[in-house]
Amino acid sequence: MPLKGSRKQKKTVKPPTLADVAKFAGVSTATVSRAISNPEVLKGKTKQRVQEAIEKTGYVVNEAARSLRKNKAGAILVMVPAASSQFFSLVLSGLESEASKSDYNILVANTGDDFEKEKQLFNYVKSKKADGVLIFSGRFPSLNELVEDSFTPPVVAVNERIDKTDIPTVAVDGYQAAKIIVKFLHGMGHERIGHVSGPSDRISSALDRLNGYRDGVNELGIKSHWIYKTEYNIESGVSAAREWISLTDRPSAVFCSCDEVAYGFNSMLYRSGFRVPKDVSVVGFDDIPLSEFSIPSLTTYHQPYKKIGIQAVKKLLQQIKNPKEKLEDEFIQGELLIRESTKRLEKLS
Amino acid sequence: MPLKGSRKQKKTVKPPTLADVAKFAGVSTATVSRAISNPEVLKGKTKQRVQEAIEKTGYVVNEAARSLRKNKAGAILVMVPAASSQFFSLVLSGLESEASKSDYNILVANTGDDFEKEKQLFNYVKSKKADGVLIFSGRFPSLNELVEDSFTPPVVAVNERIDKTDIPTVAVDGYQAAKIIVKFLHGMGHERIGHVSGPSDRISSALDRLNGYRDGVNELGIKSHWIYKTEYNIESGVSAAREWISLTDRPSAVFCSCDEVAYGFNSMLYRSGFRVPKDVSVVGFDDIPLSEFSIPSLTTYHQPYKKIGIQAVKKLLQQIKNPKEKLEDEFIQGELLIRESTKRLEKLS
DNA sequence: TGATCATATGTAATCGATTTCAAAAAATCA
DNA sequence: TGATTTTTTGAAATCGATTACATATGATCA
Repeated sequence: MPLKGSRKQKKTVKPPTLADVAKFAGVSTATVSRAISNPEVLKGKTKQRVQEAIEKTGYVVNEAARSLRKNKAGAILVMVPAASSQFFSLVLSGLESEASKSDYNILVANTGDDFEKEKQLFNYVKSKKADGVLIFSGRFPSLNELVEDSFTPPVVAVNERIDKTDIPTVAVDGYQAAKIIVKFLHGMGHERIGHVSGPSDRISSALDRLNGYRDGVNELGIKSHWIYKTEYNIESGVSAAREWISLTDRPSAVFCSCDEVAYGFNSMLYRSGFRVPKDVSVVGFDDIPLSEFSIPSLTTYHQPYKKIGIQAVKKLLQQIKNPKEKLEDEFIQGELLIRESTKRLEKLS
Repeated sequence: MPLKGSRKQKKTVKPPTLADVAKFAGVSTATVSRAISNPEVLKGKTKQRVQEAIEKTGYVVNEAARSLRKNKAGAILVMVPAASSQFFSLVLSGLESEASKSDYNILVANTGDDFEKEKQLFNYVKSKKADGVLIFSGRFPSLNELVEDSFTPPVVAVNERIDKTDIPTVAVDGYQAAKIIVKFLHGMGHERIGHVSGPSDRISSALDRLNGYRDGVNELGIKSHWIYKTEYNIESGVSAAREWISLTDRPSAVFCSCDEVAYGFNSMLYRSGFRVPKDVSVVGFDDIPLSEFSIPSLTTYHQPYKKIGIQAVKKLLQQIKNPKEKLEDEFIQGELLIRESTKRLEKLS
């Protein structure tokens, strides 16, 4: 690393260009360009000179120019819906680390759950701001419509399926997970199992978990006891708890569609004098970091968020590299983590 | 909006360029360019024709070309440290909404708390990937060094101060907030007040809160009782609790440097048989959404994260527009929210 | 050593939008 | 109406890196 003082600063205000470096080194711009993108092709002498010139001039490539010439943005657009639970930011760190390995940047844009905005964001690829898109929202049917349009950029859906399209998904299998949860609760002696569902009419993950719950209880020969359909957020858990309290025949166990909902649920119950898991067992979904430490700690289905992020980026980059290839969905293995918010139901209590 | 079927799709695979639109409309590229950036200057007839040509061809501007020509990236880089607490993602949504109003994108990059990486990320501005940088890490002294370098892009620090530089900060005043917290606890009858501090040797916000705590207790004439220095995360709260438990002369109130720490602290205490606030009052900092709903709900100092994000972007855009201007720090008003995790200390219990 | 081939380097076109400058058209005024 | 000013429009240069193609240099072999 050169000493700062020794750096010969150009007098011009404008930063040095390839041409400046070339002149400095006494070579052509082509040579400098090659020196940067293919350092190994250069012979000792020239390589040395160019390397030195780059350092002396403090040259940094102009990505706009490169992007224009190579017809490649070097960025991935991440479309985030309005209701960004903590889960998104957890996946994000996986995304970023994986993308940066391949010199891709992460561009974040809120869709605000607005279809027009989503559509508009697809233009980011057309306009060369991004080479591909990661969608965190499984909203349907609107997204299907989107794909009917003539132009379809490389897209991977994260956590959500987008049916009737070729868009591959990277996600935990929520259907199977829900079944596992139901079976676990049943195994703990619970016969009356309720479900606080997400917006299953719009979001695929919510629908999957709901279906898994339904089929799960059916397979066990017990019937679906209580279903409360709502959103993926804390307040929804609170209102679910209000309804639970008002029931005459309350379920002894409740599967909440995400951890946030479970926290709202537990909170309202607690403040109304009920105790988890004494009065009701509660299961969440996601395993946000706090869930291990909450009071009571939350039994929940762990989604390996980092891994989801990594695999999503890998798949997207693969699709960017080879747009023709049809990629398969990828299910990431999750895990039910049993903690304090669930307990065995004593018979004849 | 034109019907999809009616859209005359070019046979060429390549997307239409300005020149294509110009040819289609029978005008020059200059006219089309103006039609896009300055729609009002066009006369009725021409405007109509160009507008139509744009729609018919499905033209979308190539941002790489525009960026190159205008010497402007249209993006803001957000540098996030490794330990990304939930607080970051909360601020992010404010950032994004404000930036998109001015047609700026948000580029997210993890620094991994690595100084070399941070330095390298400054090159994003040199390389025209971004027009300015938001720093979420107040690490010092390394960042001071950074600025000594010849090239300093527009930068705004969020939540943190970067001393001895001209980098303006947008943050809640942690020093005053800590004092307010200490005074509140004292007003509740607590004389033995402890503090679980963040990494005050590296992070300015942690140092501010620590200093506020120290000065706060001094001004009240009680002495600093217990200081446990650690990181901004849940695990740190857990280990702080272990130490608290081991103390012979335990503080009756503890001010934790962030909500996550408070949760780790409360969790470990709970699992060791202690009860909050019966055995100890706990205060957090940040007010993440869960804090209102946790058990017990957390008394904490609310940081208006959305507003912080908005103001940070405003300030950065101002600096991008006018790099010479020296901007002042901006303190955002926070608020102590009193909830269940604190209680009045009964005298002579 | 000279012929042949491989490698290194240079020249110049190219990516697509913006913008300066000049020319043409329209509007204004005497 | 003709002269002058104002507004529209177009031609062409420009931003900076990459790369196809051409040329120069060096290596290899008979």
